[in-house]
Amino acid sequence: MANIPDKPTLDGIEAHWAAQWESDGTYRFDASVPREGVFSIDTPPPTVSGSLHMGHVFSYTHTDTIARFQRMSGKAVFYPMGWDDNGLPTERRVQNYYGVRCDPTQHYVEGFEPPFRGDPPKNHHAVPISRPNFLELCDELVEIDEQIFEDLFKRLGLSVDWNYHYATIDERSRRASQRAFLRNIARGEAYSQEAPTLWDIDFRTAVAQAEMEDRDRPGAYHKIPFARSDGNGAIEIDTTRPELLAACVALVAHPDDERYQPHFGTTVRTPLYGVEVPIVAHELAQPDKGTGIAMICTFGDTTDVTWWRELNLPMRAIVGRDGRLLADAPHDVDPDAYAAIAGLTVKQAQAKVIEQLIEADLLIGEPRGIQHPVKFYERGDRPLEIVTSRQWYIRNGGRDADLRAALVARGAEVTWHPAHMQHRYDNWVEGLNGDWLVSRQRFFGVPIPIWYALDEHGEPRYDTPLLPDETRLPIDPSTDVPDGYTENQRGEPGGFVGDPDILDTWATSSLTPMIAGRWEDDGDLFDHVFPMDMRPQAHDIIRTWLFSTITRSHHEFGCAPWSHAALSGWILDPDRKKMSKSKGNVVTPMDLFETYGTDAVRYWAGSARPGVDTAFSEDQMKVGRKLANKLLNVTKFVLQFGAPSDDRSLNDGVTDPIDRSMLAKLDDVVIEATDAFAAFDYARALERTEAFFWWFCDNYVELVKGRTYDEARPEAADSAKRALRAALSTVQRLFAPVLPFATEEAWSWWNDSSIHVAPWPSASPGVDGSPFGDPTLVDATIEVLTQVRRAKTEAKRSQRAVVDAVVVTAPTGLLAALEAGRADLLDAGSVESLTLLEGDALTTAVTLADES
RNA sequence: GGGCGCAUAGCUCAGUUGGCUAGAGCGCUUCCCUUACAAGGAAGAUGUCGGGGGUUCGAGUCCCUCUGCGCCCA
Repeated sequence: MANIPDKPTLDGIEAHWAAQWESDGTYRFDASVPREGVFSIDTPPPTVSGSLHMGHVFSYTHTDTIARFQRMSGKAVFYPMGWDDNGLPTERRVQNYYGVRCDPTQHYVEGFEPPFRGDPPKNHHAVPISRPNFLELCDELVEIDEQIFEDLFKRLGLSVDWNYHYATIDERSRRASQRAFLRNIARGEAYSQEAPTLWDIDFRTAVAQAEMEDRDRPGAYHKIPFARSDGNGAIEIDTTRPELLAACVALVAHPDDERYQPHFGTTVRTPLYGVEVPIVAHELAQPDKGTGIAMICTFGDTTDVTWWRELNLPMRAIVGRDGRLLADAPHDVDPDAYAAIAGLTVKQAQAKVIEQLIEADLLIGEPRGIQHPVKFYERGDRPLEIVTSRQWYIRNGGRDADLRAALVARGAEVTWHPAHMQHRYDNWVEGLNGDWLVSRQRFFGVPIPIWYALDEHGEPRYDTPLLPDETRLPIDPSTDVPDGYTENQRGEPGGFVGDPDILDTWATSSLTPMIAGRWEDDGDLFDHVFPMDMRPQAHDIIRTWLFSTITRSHHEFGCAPWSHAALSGWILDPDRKKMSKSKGNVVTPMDLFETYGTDAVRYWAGSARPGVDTAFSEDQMKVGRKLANKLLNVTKFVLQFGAPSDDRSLNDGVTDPIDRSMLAKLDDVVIEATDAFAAFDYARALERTEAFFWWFCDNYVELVKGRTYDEARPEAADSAKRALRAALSTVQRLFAPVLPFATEEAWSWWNDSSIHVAPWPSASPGVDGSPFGDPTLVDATIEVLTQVRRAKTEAKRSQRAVVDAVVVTAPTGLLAALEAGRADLLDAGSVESLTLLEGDALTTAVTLADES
């Protein structure tokens, strides 16, 4: 073909081909293909308010290689992109960008103009705006952010069909999220309840189990005596939270603990407050901790909640939602004693209580410092408190063994890559101890689509929520009005009130297969893509995104949402620390794209085994660049000979045994690469292809190069040219998923349509191995060639140096193979004379010509 | 404390049903401007496959155990 450049280059090919693919619609999903012909991907929606980092590049490249393989294999690939803009990070970003804050009590203002668009002055006071207005600004900002991300992902070469993008706060997502939630309510899978709830006192919101983490913090055991009610001495307990003495409702020890068995059923009095509390038994009490007997408070930690619930203990809550102790003393607690700590922060209260204990001589010994795990909201800075509040929950098996087992079984329907990741899922599900809390006391998110009727006193009637008809969705109960009411009844006795909360961000992103598939909005599409084939994601969010998606799919459809889950590893910096902004060791992807070329960066990602944490390595990118460069150059070499003059089949046209042996090797590689890709192991496919490719360039091409130029032997030259073209076509396609730009560039020199819609190579048909015969036949000749090269190197001579004679001894079985390679060897090694002798082992004696 | 994973050349890692004389790339040393490629090519050196025990004709690979590192969950 005419359009082979004189000097092939990787520079600038990304922009050219990205634009070409877009205008050609190369990656467009064909929605008319029936489900069995579709490969659908439940893409992770990145948080757009962040920036694209190497972790994204890494895992999205993995997914893209699979998508490209499936597409070339003939599947209609549904590969949408989503943006996760629903949640706290965006809430903050919108506030800072526009100088507003969300105030759900405000009324919607038509055509609202924010005070700023970007960089409000520091002394600006945020303007309170209604939730719908806030959402409008979110949509606006998200669009700007999305564009930046879209450009970066296109530069990365993701073969996404951008016509199917979504955002987790867009109208379709809100509708899907509210619809799914209302159906959960209708089927009894969601419910609201007044219950102890993990609470972040800074964010002022409830926190779910999955968002909680343990952090080691220093604490101290304080030994405190509880006087026995019968006057016979005292029971000593150790506690790290003396400030909760007023909230104490019982003491607890292990039922087998002989020290306390005599006391079960008796009562003691709390120090300072004089409340009579029982001594109870429970297996969760730890005999080896402190004195072996603990006080139960409402609530110091989640174990307290378990005890409180299982032992039917009374409630004496003292911590408020602002992290301060409540103004009023709880039931049975002496108000005068309590007054000393009322209104204090938890920390201040602790100091005060300790002071009081010391004064009353009720602190035994010195506090003993310890390190112990304390529960935090993963985004929070202060320990979680447990407060009682009304919240919405979705059943996830945390309180129901049957459901838990069913969800474990759903997980088993999914094929995990790598397989061991399934253990993480099983462990998480089996370790749940409560239902999924989905209501959040935030503003930016999908509103809980519910109102409550107010009784004649203006109190909400939580037992009979007012639910909207699905046709009205999405709604915002802060501005929309329930059927049968008018806006002026809002907040009035006998009227109604909207639920002020929003749904947890995972409650919406757990529906990404439904959102991307346009569930109930475009039923036809949904039927063509769901359940999806592949869920790619990082392993750290198995407990959240992966689990919640399975849960919702189980409730709504009674099936697993996908057949395969592909878990990618972390990116580590070269010192094997996790890369993060705070450590300042983050490299921006765009710089790397510019320096090494996108394919080189993709090569680095594609070299990492699935699920394995991988060190960031620019060295690996250099290798990738070398590879892509080599591919262009060898393509140029092969294509210079032009197409063969007739269209004989490969089997008929490739007559030389050396060439046939190479093609037989390639057949093996095609089989291995195909199997590996089909099993989501892009890295193995790449490795096999790459190993063959370097062998092909360094050995096979060098060996037959002379023959291709040999006009005296047209038939032999023709065989080599045909073999070279066939191998090149296959190799380009094998590399296409990982190196989409370089392969497209090289492919375009001799093809009219994109390599990315070209058929995936298949091994030549053969009943007993490859029809091209023995893949190892060529190896003996290569081995001799290597020996010739070694002789020249050791003599410090040029590889062009003439060899007078080569004498090879070889076992009988190899002589025919060596004979087949004789002419090529003479050419490639500049050898004058080759003598083949029968012998035990392969040996080579090389006699160089004199230097002239 | 429970679960999972990792440990192979200076570095990063392959090594799939046990058959290896243990490989690749980077780095290192030497040589070569050879008409696809000097952002290249040829060749070379380098390992008690974390320790110990076991199964086997044979173990980097399977089993047990110990050590160290990492992640997840309590």
